[in-house]
Amino acid sequence: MMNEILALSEVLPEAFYSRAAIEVARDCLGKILVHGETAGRIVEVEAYLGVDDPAAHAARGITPRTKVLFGPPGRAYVYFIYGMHECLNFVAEPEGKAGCVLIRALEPLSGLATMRERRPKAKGVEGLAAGPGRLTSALGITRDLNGSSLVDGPLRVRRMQVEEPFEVVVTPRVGISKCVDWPLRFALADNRFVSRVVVPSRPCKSTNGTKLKKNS
DNA sequence: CAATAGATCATCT
DNA sequence: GATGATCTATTGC
Repeated sequence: MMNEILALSEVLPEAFYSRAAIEVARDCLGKILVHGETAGRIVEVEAYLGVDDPAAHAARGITPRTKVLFGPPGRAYVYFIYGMHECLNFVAEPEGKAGCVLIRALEPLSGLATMRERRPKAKGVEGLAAGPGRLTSALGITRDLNGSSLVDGPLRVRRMQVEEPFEVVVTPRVGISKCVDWPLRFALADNRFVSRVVVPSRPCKSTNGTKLKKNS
């Protein structure tokens, strides 16, 4: 499986990442993330826009943690959260300007047995990498990779020569407390590997008084 | 099903 | 000292 992926794809160049974060985010869908023997297709992402995005880590300026975000594009930004999980981002925008793409879910393609060993409690193939903390665990991605190159390094992103067509849905981002309405989350429509958290119910109620239905 | 609690620590105030 | 780009198990209806 992995051999076929490598043979029928190419590594994305740094120029791919040196664009507006929102463009990079959208274009990351359908690409292949490879780490060691494990690989998955990116099916859900979020854009974080930099200093003008209060929900982004970069909004607080350059700190020891966020300096990677202000560096050259095409690097991994991996941070530790909730005392338990690591989250993977791709650094976007030209050097000097912050912006990144949070990878939220993968469709497992290769190294499924290894992913299962790392996440023995996951339900089905769907549960292996659907969620930002889950996919880093499944692929063995840790803070060691923070700042590493996605072009040269151990973690790489590839583009299949022939890509399956798909439709994209746009929603607000998940798990944040600021800018909760900004439509910066992108996912493949009707994809079973997308993390289940979807459109939050609106603060308003429908006319019959019932809550708006959340997506399945 | 939905809602809640607990885990657990790096980061910034 | 509080918060957080989360996940899982448990409780409740």
